[in-house]
Amino acid sequence: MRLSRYFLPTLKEDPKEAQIVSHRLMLRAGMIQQSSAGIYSWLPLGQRVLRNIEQVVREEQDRAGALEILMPTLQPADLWRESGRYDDYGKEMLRITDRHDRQMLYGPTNEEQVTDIFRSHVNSYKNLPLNLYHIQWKFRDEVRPRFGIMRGREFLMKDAYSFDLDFDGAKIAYNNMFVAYLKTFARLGLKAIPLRAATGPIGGDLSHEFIVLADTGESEVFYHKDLLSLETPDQASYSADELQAIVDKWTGYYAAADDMHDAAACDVAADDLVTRRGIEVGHIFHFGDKYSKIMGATVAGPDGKDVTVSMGSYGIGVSRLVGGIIEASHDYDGIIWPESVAPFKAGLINLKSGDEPCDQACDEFYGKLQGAGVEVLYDDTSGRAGEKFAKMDLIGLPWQATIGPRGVKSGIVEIKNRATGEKQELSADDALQLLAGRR
RNA sequence: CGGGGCGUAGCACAGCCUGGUAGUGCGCUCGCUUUGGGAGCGAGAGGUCGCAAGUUCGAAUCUUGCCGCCCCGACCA
Repeated sequence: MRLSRYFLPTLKEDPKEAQIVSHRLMLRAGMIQQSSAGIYSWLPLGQRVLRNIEQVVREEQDRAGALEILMPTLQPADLWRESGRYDDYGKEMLRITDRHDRQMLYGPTNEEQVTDIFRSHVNSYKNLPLNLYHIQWKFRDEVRPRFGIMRGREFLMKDAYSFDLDFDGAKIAYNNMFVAYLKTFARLGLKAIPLRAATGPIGGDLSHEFIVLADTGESEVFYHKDLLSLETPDQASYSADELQAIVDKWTGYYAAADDMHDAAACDVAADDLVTRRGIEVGHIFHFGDKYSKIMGATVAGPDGKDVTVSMGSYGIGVSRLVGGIIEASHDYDGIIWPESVAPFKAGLINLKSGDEPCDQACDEFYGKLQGAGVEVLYDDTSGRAGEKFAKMDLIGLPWQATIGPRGVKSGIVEIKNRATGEKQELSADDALQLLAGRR
């Protein structure tokens, strides 16, 4: 993509409404634009990142055996009356009346909707286990939206729902998602740690939240320092016993958020206990028959009798992750994207556009990168070198390739790694190999 | 929802106290000079000063009401 043809409205100064670093950088990098409190438009650069994160989440859900569906944003109030949550949910739920005076709501979550789908079509234990997920916009009318995209009212969330015949099956489904989450966050370049969580209004017995460590996190977390050195599971699939072993290992260390932390009950030695702040990016629940019972989601068991299914739900805040990743990965100059979610893999800077040999060398290298399938943002504008570097640093592409008059003669391309700051001078061919990931 | 703050050009702000034809920097457009880490000179474009009512000969400025946004707290799958 040529920058001269792109839409990247960057800012040199910090917008005053943005107090935390991810919000500031997202606005300055031209990723989002606020529409109203807690509601944002996603501009091209932001949309690319959002899509990349969504794709990683999707791939890991698919690998875990969950099936992607897509449920609507607007739901009928009647479904929520069945579960009793239409009255319970409170003002956070945005209620809407259509032209026929039917009461609708903009979904804050989809337990009722998915349970309705399940009960309409699944009748036999032979169809279990089943895990359905979707990646869809949610709306929660927060009293106080803040921190940009991190605590918005409208947000993109992956939510999966598992259906099993009994608790043992549900436990496997739960462990399966637990492990999928470890893999997902690792692929996103994040150190995420699972915490035992309060089950809250959603009810249920088993619940963990996954938090990313960042100084600007909303909650304080306490954990055993060895948690961070655990290896992320990397096999494509695991048996039920293996899943249990992984979950046991990860939950075997002390880890709690401030609401669950009890200094008296915490037996971790002071030297081993780390206190930091964290951002919740995922939350998984086993809630058994809370919805299936009241909504009549049953299947015929092996003996022909109806069994109420055991359910769990598993959320990942996809849009929140955009902010979470920035909070966890930035420096003074701007964002530092992990390669897995970067909007482009590399930036190409023409140091002296308007200079014919330089333009030619850059255009040629750009063509080669495209030919090799490298997603590259080519700054072919007439801006000054310093501004180009600053802009590239701000938007945080993993690699920066620079070609200037000096390099044109010698055929040298300077390659900078955004994360390490390390620079190397390479021939165009070697640079191409590097950016194409072939060396 | 309690407390606090702010709405003036795309962004950051001054002007308001003490009413008199709308300013600065960055960004944007054009020209020239520049170009290896946020350039220089010159010329431009761009604002019903959040909205409404009131006071006044005259309101960005004073008064009242409303709307919007931000921050702290409470809240939070």
